[in-house]
Amino acid sequence: MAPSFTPADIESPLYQKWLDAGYFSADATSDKPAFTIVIPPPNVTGNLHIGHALDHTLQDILTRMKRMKGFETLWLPGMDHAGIATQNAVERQLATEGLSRHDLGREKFVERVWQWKAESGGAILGQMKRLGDSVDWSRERFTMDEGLSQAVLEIFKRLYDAGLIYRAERIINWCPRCMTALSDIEVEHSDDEGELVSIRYGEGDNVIVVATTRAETMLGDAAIAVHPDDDRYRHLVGKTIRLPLVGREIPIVADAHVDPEFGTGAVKVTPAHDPNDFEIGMRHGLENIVMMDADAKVTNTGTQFDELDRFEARRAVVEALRNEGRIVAEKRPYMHAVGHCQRCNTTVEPRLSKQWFVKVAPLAKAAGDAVRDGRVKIDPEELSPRYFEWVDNMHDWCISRQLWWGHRIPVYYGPNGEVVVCGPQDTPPVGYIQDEDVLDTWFSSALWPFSTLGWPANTEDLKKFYPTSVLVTGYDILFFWVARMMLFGLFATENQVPFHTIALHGLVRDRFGKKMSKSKGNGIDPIEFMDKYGSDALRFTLARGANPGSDQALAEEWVGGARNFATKLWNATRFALLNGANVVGPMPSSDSLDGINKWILTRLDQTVSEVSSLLERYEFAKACELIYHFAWDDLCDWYLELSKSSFLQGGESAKKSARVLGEVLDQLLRIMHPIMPFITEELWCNLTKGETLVTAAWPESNENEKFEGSITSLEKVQELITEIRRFRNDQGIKTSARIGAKFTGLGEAGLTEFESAIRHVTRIDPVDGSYAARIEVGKVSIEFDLTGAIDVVAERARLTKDLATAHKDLQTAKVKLENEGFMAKAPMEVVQEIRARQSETLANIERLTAALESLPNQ
RNA sequence: GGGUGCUUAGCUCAGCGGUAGAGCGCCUCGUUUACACCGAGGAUGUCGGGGGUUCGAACCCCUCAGCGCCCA
Repeated sequence: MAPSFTPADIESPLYQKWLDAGYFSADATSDKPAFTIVIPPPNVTGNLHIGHALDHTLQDILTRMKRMKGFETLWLPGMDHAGIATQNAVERQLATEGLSRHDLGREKFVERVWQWKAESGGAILGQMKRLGDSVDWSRERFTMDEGLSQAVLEIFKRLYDAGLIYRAERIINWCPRCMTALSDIEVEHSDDEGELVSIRYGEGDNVIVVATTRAETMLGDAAIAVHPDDDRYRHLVGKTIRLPLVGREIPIVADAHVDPEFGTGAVKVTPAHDPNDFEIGMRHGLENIVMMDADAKVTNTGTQFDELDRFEARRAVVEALRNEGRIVAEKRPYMHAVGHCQRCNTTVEPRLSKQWFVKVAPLAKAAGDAVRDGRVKIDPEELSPRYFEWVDNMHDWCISRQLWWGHRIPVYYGPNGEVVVCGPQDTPPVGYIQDEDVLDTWFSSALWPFSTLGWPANTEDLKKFYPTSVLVTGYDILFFWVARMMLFGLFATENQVPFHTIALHGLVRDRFGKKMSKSKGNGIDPIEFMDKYGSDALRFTLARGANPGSDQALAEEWVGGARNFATKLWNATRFALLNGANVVGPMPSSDSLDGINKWILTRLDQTVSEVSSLLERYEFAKACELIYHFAWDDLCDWYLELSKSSFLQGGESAKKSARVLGEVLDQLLRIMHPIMPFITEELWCNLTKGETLVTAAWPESNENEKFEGSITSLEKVQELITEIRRFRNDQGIKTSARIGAKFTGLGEAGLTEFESAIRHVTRIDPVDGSYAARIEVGKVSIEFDLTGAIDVVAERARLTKDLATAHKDLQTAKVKLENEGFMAKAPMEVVQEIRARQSETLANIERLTAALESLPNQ
């Protein structure tokens, strides 16, 4: 083995080895119980970002563990077609050639997108391999694939036939740059600077003042609305008022949805350009006056503002109103929420438009109930309210997009306005024309858990691997994607849930817990960290930070620290092999083992069973913590150090230790493998000469609390050693210097067998003779032969400090024991514990006092 | 405005009713059969403020203050 660990040397050959051996391929005909995860499909346009790295690491941990536990494991990879993003990317590419998609035409453009995908799409797939994802590549899926597209047609038809898909003219979110409708969740709101202008409508006594942040929309006003109980305006209701600049007479209507407290209590109503106004318009039979086209240019108003862009028009309209003396007040800047297109950040325009919608109420009810009745578990449970809040208040979902890249809506229109919806087997009647729009990408991602397994066909895969076991994803897409899979999954697969558990993790943030963003420049590139520290180090860092449902901070040094941990493990294994560690033959019989071996085996057993149960509960951070401490502290710092004397002596005891050490490493590497697959595979194959850890068995914990007492003994040994080291340190004795000391009381403390190990690690030789200093730990006392003076001042300081601590401890115990309430009401165990603590502390004080008194005065 | 979290060592976070923990950072010392990507030792907190419940509160309840996220 190389003296130091170089991740780059082992990672890609090992991944290739795993692929060649086909370890990741799932077998639908297997008798083993199934464990299934479908990957949250990344965008075909995307690269692996740090959030994916976290998400994939956690999924890989679960998948690899279950595989080792004997499950037929399927982790299914793939990507979605990212309608808007992909179309934008290809349009940008075309633009460099001076072309638009319209120059090519629909068919050629779509061909061009496929070409783009073949050439530059899916960069993330290679990056997943670097991370070590144990996905079944033979089942890789893409939302635009033939099979998945069939699934889209099938569900569309079923939903349509069930009356859950409809076409209607509604106010939708429109991106004037992407020139398409967006669903509610594709709009991001931010507080932006704008202006609030108050405009006086009408003349003389017939005057109403309204305030707006979108003054240009007044060109499309159809009414003024006031609250029916508002006395200020009661006399005006039913009358009309003249719309400035346009000259149209518009009615004044009473509507209970107007907030009389806000502003003047009167609002302008623009039904074709605002969702609330649209509702008011419906209730009062108002005309939908469209005054803006798809480019967000003013149109059809018959005013001088026609052809102006919406923002120019806003300024121009205000200016014109000012000239007429109609601006009553202007508030600038005025902060208010503005919606932006998620993909291009353009300000979204509410727009009256004929679109396709999913009627979500019945579907959402089922999706909520599946969680409420426990068929789907959200982990951590604290995040369920967010889920309920959303599914219980979901608006109808606008699913049509005015794009070319995506699943074209399978609706065909006849010459006389007939409408035919075609499922996968249907052929549209001759002469019918297909709807021009495509479906929202999330429409097909919502089918992912079953469309990827062959639905609607009842395939072997679907039977074996569906419903899936767990969905692992960030809480940030609980609404975007998870809830939609619930909606469609329950509808499509006879009320079966798409997954039994939703395990949510948080976001990766920068070292100060701040959100990463391009503008802050605090982004982290996982590839860069894998290059520098290895994939295992990145995985360990991310897993170690992954507390259920909560965000984690990440900094380069943390990854460096994980790399150090990997190196530590590498060196420990190297050292073990140097000393003959092996897994050959049976383990030494229990009664032939010394205390150190008994202890490490007991700790191993505890660690194995706790890590196993923590991982099953998605407690990745805690599992990593236990592994880290077992490997570094227990194994490297204590076991290996304490065993060195035995290995040096050689003979039978060294042989036994070598076998035990082999066992410990074997099992440790197994439970670490899901988290750090590369280095563990490399080390394990070296140690055991086995073929692979990927399919090796997960260690079983030995039920029996074996070696009762070994933990307590070792804790005493550790305390003793630490105290000796502290003494040496305080006395300024060099670490390498050997000194003499006599131990007494080891027998009484039951620690006789550890004497040589203790002496070895503390570099203390047995001597008889004069003793210059003594320390006592429990029942053991150690008398040092310092052949001359000790540093009395240092020693006095040390003892005084210990004594002060002891007095403080004693006081705490005393207060409790003298408290009648405590004695009467506290549980027995607690009282006894405090009593024990008190007597220990008393003995300790006695010893320390005696030691202090025995110091020569200076 | 509605919902939902968070506030514990310099930083990032565990702990969620019985003597305050980890990683990183910090200080001192250090080439001993692996490892300086290391070892040994050490320092560091009125657990956001105030009130209450309890024998006992970082932990439960109330309240105030700050920070965050989601949805309108």
